[in-house]
Amino acid sequence: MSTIKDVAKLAGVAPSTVSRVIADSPKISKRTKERVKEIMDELGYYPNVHARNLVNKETNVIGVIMPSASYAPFQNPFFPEVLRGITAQANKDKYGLYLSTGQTEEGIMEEVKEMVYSRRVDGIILLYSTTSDPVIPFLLREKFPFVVIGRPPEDYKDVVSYVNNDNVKAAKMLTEYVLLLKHERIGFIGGRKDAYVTLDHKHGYEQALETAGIEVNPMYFVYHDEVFEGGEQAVIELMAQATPPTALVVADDLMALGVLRMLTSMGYRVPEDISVVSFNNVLMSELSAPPLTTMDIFIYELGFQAATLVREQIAAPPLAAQARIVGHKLVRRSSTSRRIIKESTP
Amino acid sequence: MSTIKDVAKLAGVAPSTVSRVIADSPKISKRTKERVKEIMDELGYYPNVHARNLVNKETNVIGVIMPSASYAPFQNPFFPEVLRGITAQANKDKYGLYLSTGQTEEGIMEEVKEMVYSRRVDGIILLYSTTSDPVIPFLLREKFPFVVIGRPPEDYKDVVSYVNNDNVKAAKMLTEYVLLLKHERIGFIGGRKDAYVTLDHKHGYEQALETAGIEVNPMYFVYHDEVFEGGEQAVIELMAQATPPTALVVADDLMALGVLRMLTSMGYRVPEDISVVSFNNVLMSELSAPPLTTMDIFIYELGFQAATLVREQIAAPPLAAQARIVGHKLVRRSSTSRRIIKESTP
DNA sequence: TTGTAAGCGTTATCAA
DNA sequence: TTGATAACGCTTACAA
Repeated sequence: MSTIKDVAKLAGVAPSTVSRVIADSPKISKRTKERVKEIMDELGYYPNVHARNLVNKETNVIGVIMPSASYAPFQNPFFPEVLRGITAQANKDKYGLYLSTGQTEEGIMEEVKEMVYSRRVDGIILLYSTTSDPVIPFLLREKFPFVVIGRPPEDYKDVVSYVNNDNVKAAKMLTEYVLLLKHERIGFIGGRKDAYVTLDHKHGYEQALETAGIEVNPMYFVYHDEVFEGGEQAVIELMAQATPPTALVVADDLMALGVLRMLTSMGYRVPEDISVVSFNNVLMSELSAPPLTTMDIFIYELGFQAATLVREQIAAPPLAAQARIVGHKLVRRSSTSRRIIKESTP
Repeated sequence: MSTIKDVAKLAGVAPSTVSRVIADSPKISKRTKERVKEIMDELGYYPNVHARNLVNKETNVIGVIMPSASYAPFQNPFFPEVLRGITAQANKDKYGLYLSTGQTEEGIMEEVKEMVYSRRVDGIILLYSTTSDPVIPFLLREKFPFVVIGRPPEDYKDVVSYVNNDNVKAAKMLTEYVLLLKHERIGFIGGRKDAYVTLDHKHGYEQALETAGIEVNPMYFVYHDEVFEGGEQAVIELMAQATPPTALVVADDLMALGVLRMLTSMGYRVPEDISVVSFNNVLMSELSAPPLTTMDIFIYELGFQAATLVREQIAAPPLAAQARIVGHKLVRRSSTSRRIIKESTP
């Protein structure tokens, strides 16, 4: 493994000159540049990143923090898809990606600390946002560049950069669509109760109902983790009631598949007996039976924008918090239909 | 940000002493250890990784190389699942994960070189294995610790460490299962033609047929990328024949969903008219209609073992190549049934 | 335009 | 048991 000194010696110049050639400094003559470069690939020289990072105090690496494996698990296609977006942008800018491996909330906090204090990364992308998470306050206190995907806690709204959808609006629209199909008893199956996205969904759902002049019925809310089983559970709880909903707004496609499955096993037909809508528009939502009507939230774009934003955070003088709102789009498929209003027996 | 010198000064000792405390050297008295440790967390001291990596010549980071985004895309739940396995093991050992972001084959090769030459990582896990890929020969030439998930090229079989399933056996078993259901015209839908796993599947399929005394019909092979659309395409090609297959062995669950979808749209019923089996047993295979009979290959375990192996490769004196074969298990669901033999009209 | 030398924050060797 | 000091490989004033 050759060092900058080897190159210098062979090229008959000083190490600093080689360094300047690497940096493509304009102060170096064309001739020497060429000679040095020749030697460099003759030797297959690559700069040692650690030496470099040590003096530069920057790493060109972005830390990506996954939610703890306990909730919102890797199963959910949401994560590969954001990662794909992040990756694409990072690659363009020659940034590397350092992935968190923590399995618990404490484990993750430790990792974040390590990333920050030991200067492992230049900036961080948080792939989740929950109400009580200690990571955001920490990063803020340290004035460390970071971006969260999702909505940050209200208190921090103006000081943290984030990329999000307008989940209130999206949920409102989704609910309104169901209302337009003449449904009135609409169940709401939320995700983790401490995730902001869940609060926002709920909010939008309520707004739509209120606007339509329909009373919000607390018996129609239920919260579960964003996994298949969560959907199954939710259905049991909601449909066991005396007057069960005729339509279901579900926080996540994966959950919705659970919902579908459970409904089917109970003998309900979708969409004839009951309509189902959900969020995310991941690949699977197209493949289910029936294909899901779902709200596309452009997950790839969320990742891509997040990566763009950290880069800006890293470059900029600190504290210029920015927000980016990614759009949403209703994808109509076959899990919804107009409510059949039964003739009242004469 | 405090350094080892700050700690030393405040504790009234030399930097080297602090360093020894960090390393928990037995030569340091209990008293000083305690005092130094106190100062350390008073200052919130964390060692600078780059300084450390620079002198230690090791990073405690594992590089993870994804296949180029062009084929075998992130869509496929295979990747999150291996990653989950890798993550779990890496986390236990306090190893970090550095993710490749390359989108093209050349881009990836560049990244690998950079990881190796600039000493960014201690070892590498390759998440794919194709016939002509330049990465494996490169890593071998550099004597760099690495593990491939999948089967390495024949020539390197004894010199590279890998984790794999016995895909020949698995494919044979899967085909035999279909044969036992009395099918005789069995189509084979392979993945990328230059992936070893595809060759192995094909091989196992042929073995099963030969053993059963059934002629291998080249009209019944078809290869496509492991994506939904690949499955759809394949069905068109296979079913357009004069005597189409009555059962299909499909390389991947995701593809199989495409197969299912296309068959359904053509008016075939699965499994009544045609049986479908596939590989991987990813979550979706359980959720499809009908749920897929598929070969579980324990993807999480593949990742976990790969991480274990790189660690050993890193620790060991070079060149002690090891192989680890992970099991497989047939998961019977509802996409298969006994062939209905039509009475010949008298 | 180039070279010299100091410094980045650690660890390891050698003395004390 | 501890302290000085030289290295690790690079960048960047400052000099030439």
